[in-house]
Amino acid sequence: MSATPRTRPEKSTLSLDAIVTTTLALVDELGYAAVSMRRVAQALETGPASLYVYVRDRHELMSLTYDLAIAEVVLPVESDGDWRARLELLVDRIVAALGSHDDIASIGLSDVPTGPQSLRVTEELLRLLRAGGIDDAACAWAADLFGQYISSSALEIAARLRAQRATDPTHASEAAMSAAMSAHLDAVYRDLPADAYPTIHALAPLLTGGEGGKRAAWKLRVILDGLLAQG
Amino acid sequence: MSATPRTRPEKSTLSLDAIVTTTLALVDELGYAAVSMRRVAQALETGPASLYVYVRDRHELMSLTYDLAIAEVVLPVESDGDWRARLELLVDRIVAALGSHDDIASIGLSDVPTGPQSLRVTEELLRLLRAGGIDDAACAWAADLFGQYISSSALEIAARLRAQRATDPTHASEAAMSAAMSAHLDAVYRDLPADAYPTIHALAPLLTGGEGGKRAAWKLRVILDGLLAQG
DNA sequence: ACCTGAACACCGTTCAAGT
DNA sequence: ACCTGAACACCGTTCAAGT
Repeated sequence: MSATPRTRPEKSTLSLDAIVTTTLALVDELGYAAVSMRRVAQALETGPASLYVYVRDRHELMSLTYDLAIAEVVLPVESDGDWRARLELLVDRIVAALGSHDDIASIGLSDVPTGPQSLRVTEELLRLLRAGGIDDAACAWAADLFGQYISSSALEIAARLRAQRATDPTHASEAAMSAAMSAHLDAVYRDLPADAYPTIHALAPLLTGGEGGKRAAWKLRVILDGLLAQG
Repeated sequence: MSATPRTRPEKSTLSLDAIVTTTLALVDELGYAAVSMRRVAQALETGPASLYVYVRDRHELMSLTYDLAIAEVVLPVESDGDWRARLELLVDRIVAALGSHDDIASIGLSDVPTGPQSLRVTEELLRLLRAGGIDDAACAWAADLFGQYISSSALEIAARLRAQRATDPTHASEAAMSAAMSAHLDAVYRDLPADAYPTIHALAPLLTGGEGGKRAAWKLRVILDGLLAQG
């Protein structure tokens, strides 16, 4: 009977790394909105006040967690194709990485992310645009536009995954969920008075239809084609 | 001395309209995140539980408030120009309306807005795209893309206005605030190791520069040019 | 220096009870 | 039907006090 024996891994001293890693895991498990300072502290077997030694507030913790999510993004390589193919791949990967961690992407809409991982992917994004012969001013503004596209697309994906988990926790086919989701929206559009909303009514099936991947690829093509149409 | 005299306008019976109008006013005054069910109730001189007679939860209240914000959007008329000029004007007006009510635009990123005012502007957006000869499938996907652009742009504007109010509550020039804002970001980019981030370093002044209006017009032109490049 | 118990000032939502 | 007091189960953040 020496000092109180414990089953947990020797109380693992607190660190910023441990806090941020735990936060990302909790975001995945509980969702962004449900991750409180108190829950993070609980998961680390400490009190909420202890977190404030490492982090100014919840927003700063989430900004750090955002950067950790971005760390998952593998930069495209030369064999992935020309600058444009690689740029599309890079954007898709950032969207996928953020979208898989619930609403962590919301950080990117209120902040300009400046963590090391965000800078890494931004550097590559700008490098590829420049390699494509886009002029410097356009590169800068395009990065802004891609940032908006990335954040909003990631949130869209996160919302879809959340709805999927809510209606079907056993991970059924994506088609099943897509159907449940657009069924409601389709009903809204179909029940609309056709004389007041003729265009929505006419396009109703197209508004809710379209597999996610093709839609996303189309949108990215629109932005890139538009970019090349400037200057 | 009859029944307790009151200075307030005879206790104004509760209604969904009054609740939503009050909520939008509070969003403007306190900011989206600070508007709680309790504060709305307080402003209406009732208890928070009373709100739940009219509204399922906070999210539903905010969705209704979002639609009220959209009500401010005046549709462009024939004299505003051709379909493209009118579309650009419409998008600008939606962004401006949402952006002037703090983060109410965040509703548009998690929901597909289906309130009557949202449907009104969506109908016009789709009608203009169709008038431009865009094919039906592209119209539907373009509406989605414009929706992302609108919501994220509005949040960007709201964040800028918030920062402006925080640093300068006396409504000084926009230039002053813009300087304060980009000063910090500029510093971040300039202090970056030029060998690790050569492109960011090279483009630093362009990344933070550029007046808001020109930047926004450029982004919208990119999307529209890209749209016309399809099919 | 690092950590934390306890407190402060809040939340959204529910529900039994009232009119 | 409409309203609400009171409660439940939470929040983020601070700070004096401890090691």
